[in-house]
Amino acid sequence: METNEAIAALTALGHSTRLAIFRLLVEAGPGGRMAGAIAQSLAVPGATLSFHLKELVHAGLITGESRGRNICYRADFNAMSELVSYLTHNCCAGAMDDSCPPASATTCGC
Amino acid sequence: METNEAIAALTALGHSTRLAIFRLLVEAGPGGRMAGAIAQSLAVPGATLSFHLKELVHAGLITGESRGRNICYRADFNAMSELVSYLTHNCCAGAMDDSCPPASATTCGC
DNA sequence: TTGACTATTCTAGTTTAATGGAAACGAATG
DNA sequence: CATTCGTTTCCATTAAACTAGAATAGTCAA
Repeated sequence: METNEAIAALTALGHSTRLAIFRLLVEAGPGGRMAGAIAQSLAVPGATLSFHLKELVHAGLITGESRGRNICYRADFNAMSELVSYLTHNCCAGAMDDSCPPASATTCGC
Repeated sequence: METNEAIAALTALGHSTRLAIFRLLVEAGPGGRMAGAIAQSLAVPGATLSFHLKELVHAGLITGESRGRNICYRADFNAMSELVSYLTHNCCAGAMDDSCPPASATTCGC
């Protein structure tokens, strides 16, 4: 993942409405959610939701697919894991030993 | 991790200068870096760097410790891993099977 | 084709964040 | 004490993002 992509993804997630949308779609899993259902769940006006959905799509964090007159949005789990690995890339200058907190951690976020 | 903390952390990282600072400190590991060294590495004016360092400290992503007239900044690896797990929390409504892309992934970002 | 429905784009007003020069601060040095 | 160095705070300017009403475009049902 390029730096610019990571910045776009992090900026997109650094907003309460968009983070709520993304988390909703992460919970929803591969089935996704219709735009209307998202608007209803989060009580966000349509125009505002559309703006934030576009931001998330542009950042590559979610995808939208037309289904008749609805649009089904899904979290892009691949992009999410790439973002996570970007943040920890080359941590502690690559020393994967006890001096590196993430490397010696017993729990895994995955 | 609370939602507000996650938003603060993601907003802080969603900026090129701050992401560069954070990645520099992640690479530096537990030893950290002096503020002056960061300014030199990234070619950022002192006032601008101080502004961004304060944002990162406020977001809980890094810590600063006085060392004489210098200040040593370090990445907070615990906060980083909490942020990562926040993003994937309850993904696919908790179904940790093949229908959940992160759960069935073979590679681990850690 | 008409009408109801869903979602997006347009648009404008409001709010918030970023930048960097200048000045101030605190700690170590002479 | 006075100086120097590293860092932060102050502040005004500039730029960007957020919000949501209204208008628009596409889709299906009858």
